[in-house]
Amino acid sequence: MNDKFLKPYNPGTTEDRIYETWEKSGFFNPDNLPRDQKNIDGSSRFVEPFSIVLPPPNVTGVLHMGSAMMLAIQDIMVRYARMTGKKALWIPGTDHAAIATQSVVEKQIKKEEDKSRHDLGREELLKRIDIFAKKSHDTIVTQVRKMGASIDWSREAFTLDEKRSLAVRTAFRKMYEDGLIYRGHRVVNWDPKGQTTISDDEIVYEARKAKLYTFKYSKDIPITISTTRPETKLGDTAIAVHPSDTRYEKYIGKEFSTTFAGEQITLKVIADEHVDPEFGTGALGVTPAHSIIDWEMAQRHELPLKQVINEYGKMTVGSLTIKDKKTTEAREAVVEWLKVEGLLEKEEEIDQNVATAERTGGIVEPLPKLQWFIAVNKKFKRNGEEVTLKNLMVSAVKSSENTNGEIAVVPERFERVYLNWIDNLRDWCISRQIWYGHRIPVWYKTDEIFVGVEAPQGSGWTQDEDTLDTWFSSGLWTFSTLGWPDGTEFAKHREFHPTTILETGQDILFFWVARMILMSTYILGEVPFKTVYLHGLVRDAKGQKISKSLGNNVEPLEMIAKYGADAVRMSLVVAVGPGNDSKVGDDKIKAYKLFSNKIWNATRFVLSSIEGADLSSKPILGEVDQARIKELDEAITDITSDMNNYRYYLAAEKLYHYFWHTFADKIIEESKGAVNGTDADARVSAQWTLLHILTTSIKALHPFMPYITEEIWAELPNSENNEKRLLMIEKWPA
RNA sequence: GCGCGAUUAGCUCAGUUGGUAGAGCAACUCUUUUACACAGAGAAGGUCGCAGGUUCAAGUCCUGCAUCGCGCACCA
Repeated sequence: MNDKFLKPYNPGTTEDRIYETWEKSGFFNPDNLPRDQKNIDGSSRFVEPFSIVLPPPNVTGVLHMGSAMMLAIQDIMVRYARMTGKKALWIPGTDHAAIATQSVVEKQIKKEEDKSRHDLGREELLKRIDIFAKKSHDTIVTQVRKMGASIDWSREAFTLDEKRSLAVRTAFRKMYEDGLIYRGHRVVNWDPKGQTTISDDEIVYEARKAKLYTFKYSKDIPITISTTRPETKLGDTAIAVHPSDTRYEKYIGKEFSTTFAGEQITLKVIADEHVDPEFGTGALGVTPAHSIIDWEMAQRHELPLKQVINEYGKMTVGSLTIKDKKTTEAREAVVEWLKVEGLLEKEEEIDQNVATAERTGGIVEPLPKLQWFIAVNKKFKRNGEEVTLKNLMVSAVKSSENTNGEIAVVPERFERVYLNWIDNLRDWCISRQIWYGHRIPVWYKTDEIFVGVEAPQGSGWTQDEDTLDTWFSSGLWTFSTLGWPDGTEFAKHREFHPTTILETGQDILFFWVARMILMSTYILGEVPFKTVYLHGLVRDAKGQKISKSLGNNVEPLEMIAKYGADAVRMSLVVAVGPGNDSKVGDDKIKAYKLFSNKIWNATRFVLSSIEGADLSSKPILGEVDQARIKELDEAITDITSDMNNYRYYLAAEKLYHYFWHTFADKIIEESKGAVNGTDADARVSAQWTLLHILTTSIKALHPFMPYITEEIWAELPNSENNEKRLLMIEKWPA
């Protein structure tokens, strides 16, 4: 027995060494997996492809426990696939995360140097962000390694590198040529704090109390309306009522003009189905420039659009107390004016959802702007048939209504969430007024426009100033990481797409999963992955959401240093079903450190019990040992079935339970007599059984606890294979 | 308004296809020349949110309700 078993297991000194051994073996890269072995069914090992992409972490900082869980689950998937003989590929990468990263760096510069992005200029800011992103990247990569991820570093990608940039420009041009990308003047979500547009999905609604004001525009206008934003009423161009509302029937089609808070306004009374006669007075002031809903109504009724708020959230019109004031101040001023004029009829408090920008927290101001969009409802030809992007996104996913869908969602309940989201999907605004990201591949010259993969020839062309929504590049991830659009490169990797599985957080189902389905089905005509496995949120020990403001971050590296990566992995996996939130704290991680210790000591006992024994061939087993082997086989069959059905949380728990409470507590204890006894047959039977159960358990535990199992594997007398192979490519016990 | 999830031992949670409840932590008793005290043995602790229903049998399936949480829509 190796002396190292005389000391307690020390993950700190073992894990880095083992990781290095794995990396040197080259087996993280599927091209290097040995082909000389056969699977149990006789087929060649490492032929059938298995592929998965790492959801690229944002280069905004460091990994948190959520990322640690993601790495643990994915590494379990990959290691299991490899052990069951799959040609397993796991592609790493990072995400430039456009707005998120730029705002982090901008804040930092503001704090340290009191400078804005405009003080620095585009080029200098980008240089600073690159330095920051590089540093974050290096930290993240170290963390991914520490977790034991068996990932192919030779294929690492970045959403903003040269290859991915080519993919983005190629995809953009294709969509533009198909008429699916267009530039349009529409009311969009404007974030005054970040000074950029954002998509509908980047809005976070916050429940707040708001005042609902009920008033008349003037004494001469007979219709009373209600609003929480009186200051926007300076931009009203219509009053809308429900077509069947008899109270207002007589006014429909009429026009009223008045001076409202210093601004001349003209209001046409229109009838629109969208108006809820039950709300307020049943009449609605239509502000086409400052409400997406109103803008849509204005389109239907050909109403003029009048902007009264600018990009900085300040009023552009109105009397002296209103013009150039922030909307909140202007609101008070307008209310004051209404009171003075005797027009205010009612003031009441109501619950309201305020739209805020996900990244900056700024209150979203709908503004009319010229932006780039992806048309999700526009028909285009696909294999002779007319389809829309929405159609493609719906038909890709398996559901009760669409059993032909190729993508299975785990857990199933998210199928409906996904379909519900698509139902409500509007055209996707993809242009951003920030500097960090893929510059929109469009060039302008007087009246000409050029959309291309490379800049146009000739002088006088100016490229669009805007960048693309970060999710545009992430949407291409499953195939941009496999070489697309380089034909030769992509052909080499063709077997890996569609990828086998996508494992990611349920919170980015819309942001990312949906966009990947859109891009892959549109560009390649195939799904990006066959299965989506969604995990939930990792919360702190008290169940609170982990956030910077609460300061309750559980640092993965700290936990790894304290208890070992294997223990951290187990604590994040056991009893955490797909899609469910989980809690993490010291206690749970510590429990699996104790488990590591148990495995280590049981190994020590087995190795010392078999010293000197010849176990090269299977002896005749006693009845009790036969029963033990049968029990082991049943446990493995059960666990294998859990593995095949994505029930890692159960498989891990069962392995833990079997090893500790069946193998260690019962089998080892009960075998002590036979091992130390005088009956040679009984002794060798017990010895062989102990070693067999230990060996099998170590294999089955490997995907979950790769470090300690690999370390022990090297010391096991292995009759199956005399050349010492790494456990990571051993056969899964079946 | 539409939808989803949760409700099981003091705490945190498992319980895959229905067969009279399990784990970790905490607390209790005993055990230290024992592979492991980072341990073992044992005992204790639950009318599985409430009310109905289906069934020989329900934590598990169905209906309704309650509380908490979440998503989407609305948000004049």
